[in-house]
Amino acid sequence: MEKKSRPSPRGESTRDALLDAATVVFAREGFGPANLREIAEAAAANQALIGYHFHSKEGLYLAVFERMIGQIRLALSPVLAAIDQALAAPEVPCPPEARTDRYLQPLLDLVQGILVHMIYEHPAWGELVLREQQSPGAAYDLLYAGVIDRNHKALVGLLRKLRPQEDLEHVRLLAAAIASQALAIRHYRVPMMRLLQWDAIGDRELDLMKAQNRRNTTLLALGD
Amino acid sequence: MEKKSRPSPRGESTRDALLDAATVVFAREGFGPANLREIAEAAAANQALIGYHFHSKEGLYLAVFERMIGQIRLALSPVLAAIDQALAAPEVPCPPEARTDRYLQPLLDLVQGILVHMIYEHPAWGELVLREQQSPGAAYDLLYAGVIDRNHKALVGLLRKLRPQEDLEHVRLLAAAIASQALAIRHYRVPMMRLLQWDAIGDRELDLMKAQNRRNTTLLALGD
DNA sequence: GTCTATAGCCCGATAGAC
DNA sequence: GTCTATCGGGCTATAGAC
Repeated sequence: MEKKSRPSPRGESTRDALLDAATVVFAREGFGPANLREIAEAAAANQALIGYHFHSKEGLYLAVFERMIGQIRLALSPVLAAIDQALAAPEVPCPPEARTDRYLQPLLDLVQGILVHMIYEHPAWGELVLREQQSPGAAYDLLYAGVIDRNHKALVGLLRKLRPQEDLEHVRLLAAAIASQALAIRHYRVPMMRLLQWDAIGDRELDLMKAQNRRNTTLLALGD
Repeated sequence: MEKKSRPSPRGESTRDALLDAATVVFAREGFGPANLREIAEAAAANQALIGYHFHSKEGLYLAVFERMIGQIRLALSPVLAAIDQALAAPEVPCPPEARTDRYLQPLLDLVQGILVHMIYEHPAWGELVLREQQSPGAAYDLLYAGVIDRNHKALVGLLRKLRPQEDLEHVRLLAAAIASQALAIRHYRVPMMRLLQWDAIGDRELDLMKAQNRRNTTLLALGD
């Protein structure tokens, strides 16, 4: 995406350190309140280097999203490829149970992949995405074109196979409900932790949420 | 909650105008980026009056939440009272269908009441709540104690009746899923509108979302 | 209660030496 | 590429007249 004329190792590592620090600070504070001095300090770099590498605060913010989008695409690419393959396979007439096996499992893999990888293993990514979703700017266009659109299309494709009689608008509505449910683990994290009296989300809690999400997704996808 | 020694009508209306303007601006920009000059201008009031009435930017922010919480409580109070009544009624042994009628309908009323009143009719409230949920501060404690806790308890109470065999933790997880689904109409609004190629959310779109939410909530509440 | 005016601070951007 | 130093703008908070 960038890779100009082979930058020196020193500059590359400073650049990465700044991106790492900016990811955390932008995720925690949001774009406006985030402080470039704090980001530079967290990266053990000089504040003026942000201007050198990214031109401006907004340039840094966009670079954070560009890198994140590349990493998310990489992480989701196997499960999206499996879905494309399942959808491209010739239409064999088959009983409903076989259809369910064939299309429900990839859907669950995708949803749980988003849930675990993006939301649990990289909490900062979830924060960035949610904030940008709430007040979309230029970064959101990159995000939508780079990952959300692909995920939506995969979800809709699978759901059309699972509910062939339903019209497209209702299938899309259902896809949105299922996607938003996978993100709920992050956007409803705070009230959920209070309700459940959880102090932290560890392995036990993650397993409970995964099981709940699996049940809910299955119900939503197959229910009449 | 306040109502000191009967303030003059002039001060009261300025105060309200500032609160109205602040609600909109804080909702749109978030706390940090919100600008007191802009709020004062939108309220057709002098900027120094914010200091006089609310002491500081944070004082204004908290006052916005206090007022909003009072209004939400008022709006939800009939449906919460109906739920309390249903839950307090003596346990008559009855067939599962009767049980469902009795407890599912109030649950749907609550969820749809939140969805329509809070999220659709008062979009600014939804924004404020979502932002505060993402990075909770003092305002979130007020919000949780004033409205979210009550709603959670009502949801959990109804779901325990609907699934008496389930243990408390799973019921709470389910309550969180149902609540987060009602909020999805706002937190997933942007990607959903892109997926559905909607330009705006009018009556037709609201009806579709209400029907979808009704179906999803029923499935989640009753599904095995 | 309302207004004007401004103090005082923080922040992003950048000039210029190395 | 990296650093120091600083400029200039925008912000909240407030002093003080009415």
